[in-house]
Amino acid sequence: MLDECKALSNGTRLRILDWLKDPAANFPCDDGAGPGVCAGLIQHKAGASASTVSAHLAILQRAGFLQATRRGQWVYYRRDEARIRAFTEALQRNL
Amino acid sequence: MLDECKALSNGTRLRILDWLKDPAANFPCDDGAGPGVCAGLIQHKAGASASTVSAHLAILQRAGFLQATRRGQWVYYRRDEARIRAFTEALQRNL
DNA sequence: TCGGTATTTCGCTGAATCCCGAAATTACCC
DNA sequence: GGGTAATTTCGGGATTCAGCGAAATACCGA
Repeated sequence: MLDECKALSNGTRLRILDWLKDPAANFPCDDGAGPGVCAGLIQHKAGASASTVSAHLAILQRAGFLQATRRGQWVYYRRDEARIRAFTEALQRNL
Repeated sequence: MLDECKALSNGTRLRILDWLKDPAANFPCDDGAGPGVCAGLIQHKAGASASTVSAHLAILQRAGFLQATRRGQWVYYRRDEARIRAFTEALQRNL
């Protein structure tokens, strides 16, 4: 609960989660059918350095909100909808 | 959204919100019928200094999770259930 | 008005977080 | 193997957060 809330207490991370709700709309190079959006596209859209965005993605992944898939040199990120829903429902029950 | 998540990203603050769900059980001196739990009881239970807990309570209040009522020298805090529910529902829709 | 209690504000220190560039890692291609 | 691209890890400096004690504020009762 605490780690999840910490992961959400940053504007850039909230924005990343929002963008990934609709990859095709937010990342024109992505057709939405693949295993997610590659880190470079997210980094570019966030307008921060690669290392900074990589850290944000790692925090979101550790919190369970994102899943990562390595495919060749690229790492694709996508939302873990099941765990996101599980979190919001737990919050509704326990908060 | 961001401010609310920041308010929840601290263990002491989460604990305070939880205690206030059942004042009679967590604060024996409180009969649960009054306008909330006075700051001193929360401070004692949290085991931190008065100034620290006062800051936590202010953050929770600014985020909309708590309401405060001054009665004489005491300030009573209670959960704002409507706004807490509004937040969890917004999170479920938008996260 | 004075003294006492409850709470908040102020000033400060140490810890955590954020952000960056450089270096390391991983994987592709020739 | 050497060169290149994508990503992560490392080491740092800046900002924010958490905590405290002391001082200030608010209120009551004698």
